[in-house]
Amino acid sequence: MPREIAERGDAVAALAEVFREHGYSGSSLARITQQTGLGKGSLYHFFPDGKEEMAEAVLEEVDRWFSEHVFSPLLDPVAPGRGIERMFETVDRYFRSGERICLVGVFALGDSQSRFGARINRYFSTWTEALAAALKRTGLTDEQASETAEEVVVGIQGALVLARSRQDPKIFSRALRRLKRSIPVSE
Amino acid sequence: MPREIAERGDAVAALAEVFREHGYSGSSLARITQQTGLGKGSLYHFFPDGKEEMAEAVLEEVDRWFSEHVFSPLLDPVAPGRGIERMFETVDRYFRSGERICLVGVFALGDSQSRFGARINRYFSTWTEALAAALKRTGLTDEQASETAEEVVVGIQGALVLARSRQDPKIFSRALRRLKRSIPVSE
DNA sequence: TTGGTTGTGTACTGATCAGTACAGTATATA
DNA sequence: TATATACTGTACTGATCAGTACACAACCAA
Repeated sequence: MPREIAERGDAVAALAEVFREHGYSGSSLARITQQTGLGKGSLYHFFPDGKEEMAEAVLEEVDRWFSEHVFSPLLDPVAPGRGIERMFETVDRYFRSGERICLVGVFALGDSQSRFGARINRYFSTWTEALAAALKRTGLTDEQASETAEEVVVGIQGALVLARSRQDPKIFSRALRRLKRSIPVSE
Repeated sequence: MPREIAERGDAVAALAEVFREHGYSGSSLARITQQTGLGKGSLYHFFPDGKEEMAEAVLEEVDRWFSEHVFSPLLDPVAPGRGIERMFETVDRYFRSGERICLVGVFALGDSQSRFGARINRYFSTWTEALAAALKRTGLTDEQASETAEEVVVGIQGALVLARSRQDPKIFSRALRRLKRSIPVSE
């Protein structure tokens, strides 16, 4: 029983990398089995509904991870400034300083947008709203907070697109630096 | 003979919308024929090398369009400020105020990145460099100009990702407004 | 060791994939 | 009207697609 859980988790992590690299429709089952090392038997055992369930599981895991490591610190009522700082650090590490792209972004621009639209929407709105809440608690007005939060999330996504496009992770690092600077210092 | 050119041009325009909506691997030939109204016979007549040539033609057309309508005005030596202004107007119109996404961005995040990497890279570097050159001529230092240009292109791409993800074009309009404000006014 | 559950490899299915072949139609010039 | 070229519909190919069936292996508890 514990074995199942552990291995399904490993499968999800491996699947995430496949979908991240090739998108949803670019990830054929042949490619998935090859890149994850899992045979069809195992994959359909863990995900009886097939590819769509695999993608759902991956998105769910991304959601879960960001909730725990990014959104929760932002919603910490005592230290909003510290939560924002940690968000930048965590995001930088998660995207490997620009060498990795955002799986949710990949799904958003691909044809999978129609399939997973609700989840994609929720991911970005949760992020933006959590950041806006933190900013508001540092003393910004509602409008300033929402506007700045949107600017930051937009900037991160755009930087990932350009870093990938130009094969230059430094674009991401520079963007993070600019975005940090654009936030009124407090605490 | 004039007919050929006109119809191939129409084909490219129609193809662009298919690739934009569904990405490269999400655009099956069945979907392409259906959405463009062109049969396989016509498609392979215009694009003998198939789908890859269709995508190349579309990317080429995007390049050509941006060169003419965006990069050229930026490189106009007499009125850099006016060129930047026009860039924002043109970009806003081109992306239908956030209702449309960037085809090059779609290809950059999808599995087509490996296939069309060179062209994708060139598109974004040309844009960024043209904008940086214009900014420099408004009086910014080299570094300020490059940094600001990168910020703007990153912001536009990120805004398109988020507008699409959250199905809210206003995200794009707000981003454009912020980016315009971030540019030192001159002229 | 036995029995049940969990996990896996393999061989298959029908559908869809990109691409080809080619006969046939439209068109434009002469 | 004749004819060459541009264009298009259709029927086909073999490869690959997602998904299924199922026998078998690994494991764990009794």
